[in-house]
Amino acid sequence: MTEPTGGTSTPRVTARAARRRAEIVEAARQVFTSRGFRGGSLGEIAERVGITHQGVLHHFGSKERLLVEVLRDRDIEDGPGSETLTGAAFLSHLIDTARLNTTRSGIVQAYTVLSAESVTPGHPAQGWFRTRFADLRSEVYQALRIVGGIEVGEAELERGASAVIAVMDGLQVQWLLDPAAVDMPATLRMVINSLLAGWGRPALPQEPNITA
Amino acid sequence: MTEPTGGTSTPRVTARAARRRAEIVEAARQVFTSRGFRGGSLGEIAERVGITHQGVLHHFGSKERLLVEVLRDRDIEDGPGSETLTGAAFLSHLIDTARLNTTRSGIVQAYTVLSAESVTPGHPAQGWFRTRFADLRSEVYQALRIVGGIEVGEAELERGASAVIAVMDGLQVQWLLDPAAVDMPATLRMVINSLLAGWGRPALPQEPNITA
DNA sequence: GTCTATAGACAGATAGAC
DNA sequence: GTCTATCTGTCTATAGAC
Repeated sequence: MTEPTGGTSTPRVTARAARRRAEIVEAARQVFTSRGFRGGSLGEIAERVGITHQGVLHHFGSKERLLVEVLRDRDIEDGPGSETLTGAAFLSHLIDTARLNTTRSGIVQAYTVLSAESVTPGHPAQGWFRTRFADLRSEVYQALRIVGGIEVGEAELERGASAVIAVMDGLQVQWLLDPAAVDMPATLRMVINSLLAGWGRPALPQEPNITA
Repeated sequence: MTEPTGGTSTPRVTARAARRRAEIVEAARQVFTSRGFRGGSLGEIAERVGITHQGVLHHFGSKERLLVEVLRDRDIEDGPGSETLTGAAFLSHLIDTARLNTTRSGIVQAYTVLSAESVTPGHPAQGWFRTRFADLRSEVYQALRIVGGIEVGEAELERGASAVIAVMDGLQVQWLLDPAAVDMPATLRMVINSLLAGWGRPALPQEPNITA
């Protein structure tokens, strides 16, 4: 861990910088969540960390590059656990995620605001979301194919994948505006089960992973 | 039509003003579509109409009030025809709307960006979208109740209403980012039919109103 | 009804001191 | 690594001439 090179130890300051960067990314996530990317300011982000906006730019170079870090950060946060799941387990994991999301409106709001904002011309996160949706559709497609069986048509599976993701995203907007009016996990489960039932397949169990 | 009062005729200038206002609202819709409400500027709106941003403020007083007019305008545009439809006809109308939407990405983008932006704290369109979603859920609920029959539980109908609207909105985001990857009307129809089938009800006809 | 002029605030980004 | 200072641009809004 110690550095052979003299002077101020490079690894220590690098570690400090990494911590600072993490602080800034977290603050940026909060600000972009509340105000969107275009509406949020570096000044507000810097204020939460306790530095000036020039300090933020020192670490990330531009507001746009900071957004990319925020999105990458979310990927890492959500990643572990879902990659190895397949078939019904993966679909159940989606419902679990919908349930978990009811306890973290901040993340839901960030995702909702940024994904919608990304459809506008020239938005820096456009490619990121396009890729993310394509990957998601592919994952859900595979899960539906495994559960639905090989005799289910390719078109139905593709539409089913789009629909499952669309329900999750669309419910989030309604839920953020009126939490009492929408039951995200129950509604998602009903849609998935209806799709499977329409294909002549058994539905997911009522409560796959938890008891409540 | 002629005015008994002397001087410059009040109705003529009012008619001119109304036309100007309509021009401004249309320009505002385009700008808010591309940049969102917070990202769009009065200057860009004014430029499209060929006046200065102060001229815009003369007609509407503030940027916020202009947004309200844009939203009201969209309501009128979409309104005619759908209010009188019930049951299966209403559900078919939703699918027709999804098909129509593939030919007007501008309106779809405006709705997508503004509805998502509205979930952020203090957004001026928040109440408008909350009411709109509540009304929509109620309409879809009634249609599902009629088609599904009285023996379908209230909770299922409520979740079904949320799900149908969520699919429409969620598909729009995916479609705007990657039009070739999503078939909005076909996917919506599949979801509605799956829900009805899950409740033991006959599905909607394959092509309710058009032949292609 | 639209303009010019101007206010007053805030944006992102750069340069250079320490 | 963070600061001060500054640049350059943009924003909403008001006041008042025409």
